[in-house]
Amino acid sequence: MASSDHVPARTPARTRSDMLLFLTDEQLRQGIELMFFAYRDFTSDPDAVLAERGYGRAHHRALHFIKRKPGVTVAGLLDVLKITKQSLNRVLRQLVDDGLVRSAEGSRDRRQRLLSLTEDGEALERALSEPQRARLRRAFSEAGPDAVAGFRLVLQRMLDENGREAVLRLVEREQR
Amino acid sequence: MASSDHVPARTPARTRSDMLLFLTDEQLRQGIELMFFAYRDFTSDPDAVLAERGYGRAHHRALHFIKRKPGVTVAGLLDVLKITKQSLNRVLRQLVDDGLVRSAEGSRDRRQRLLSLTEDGEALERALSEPQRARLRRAFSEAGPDAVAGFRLVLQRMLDENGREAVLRLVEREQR
DNA sequence: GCAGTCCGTCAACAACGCTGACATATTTGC
DNA sequence: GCAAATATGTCAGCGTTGTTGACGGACTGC
Repeated sequence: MASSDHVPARTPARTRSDMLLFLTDEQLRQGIELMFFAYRDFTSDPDAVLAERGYGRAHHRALHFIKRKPGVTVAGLLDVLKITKQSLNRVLRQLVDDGLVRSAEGSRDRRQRLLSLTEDGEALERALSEPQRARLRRAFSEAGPDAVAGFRLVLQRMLDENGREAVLRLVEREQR
Repeated sequence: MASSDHVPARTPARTRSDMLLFLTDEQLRQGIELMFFAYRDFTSDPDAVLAERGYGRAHHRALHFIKRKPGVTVAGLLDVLKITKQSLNRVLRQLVDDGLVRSAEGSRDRRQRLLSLTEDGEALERALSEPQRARLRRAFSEAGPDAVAGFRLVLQRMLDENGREAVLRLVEREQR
């Protein structure tokens, strides 16, 4: 009796089951593992560059989003990264001290620090993102445009429902 | 001279450029950011469960791959996780002490520890993976089978070239 | 018997999250 | 003008999880 739940007799078994084969626990497990392995390799290139300078992933993220939106404030970065200001500040202080990030007084609100990359900062950001872009470019190119569209769609639907709008706005628009 | 490499003149410019639009730096940046945001949300569910017990992601990974292949040895886990034995051992010791992982003497080679989950371990593994599976199931379902195929293809092509074969064998085959 | 392998462990360190508390400057609301 | 709210910085401490280096015991293979 339990085995026939939700399987209407009139629906051809083949159609119904074929359509949902990609939702089996086995397929989900494969997706979970692929996310783990792909993300690990995806971050390995910048990690290697960062390690040479004694930096970590947090530095990369800060550099990325400062480059992305020069003049961003600390609060703006906190919104995007969703970490504590203490964690972010530790990283920012290093980057400013090391001359990779410039910190200007806000014009409208002088409490704010408007962050931007120095030339050295731009250089490191490029060194970090270049291999990552190369990896993704190759993957995209080998997989083809349709696969890339699917890749993006699935990642979008994996985002938290609250915050998805904001993330998609950030990712897709809000060009510098 | 360099700019015309691999661009046969007889190919209509429109076709060629349209086909490569998905490889622009802008598209790559979006892909990079989507990976960051999606992975962050993807891991947030298990992270919350883990935090309640004082565990971290490393514990989740160990539980996952032990469940996946009961009887796996420490060396086998190290191969998959690509971390140091010291890091893994710290986590394994806790899991064994807490009664989540069983450690049996190897029959063929008695130096080996054959790892498997206890009932409690199975329960925690389910509690960890269930919300993650639910998230992926919803994303897959909303995106549809073709998108899922693209998602998987791109992730596969993002893997390091050396090791890709092994990872794909692990992910797609080698059922328990 | 001996080299090599598998595993466990001690010690130390770094990156990077976290909480909590507190200081300071600035802006905003009334 | 003054109080409250805001933006930021900073100190101190903690936990997870990665790292290197070193060492020892148990076992296997030849």
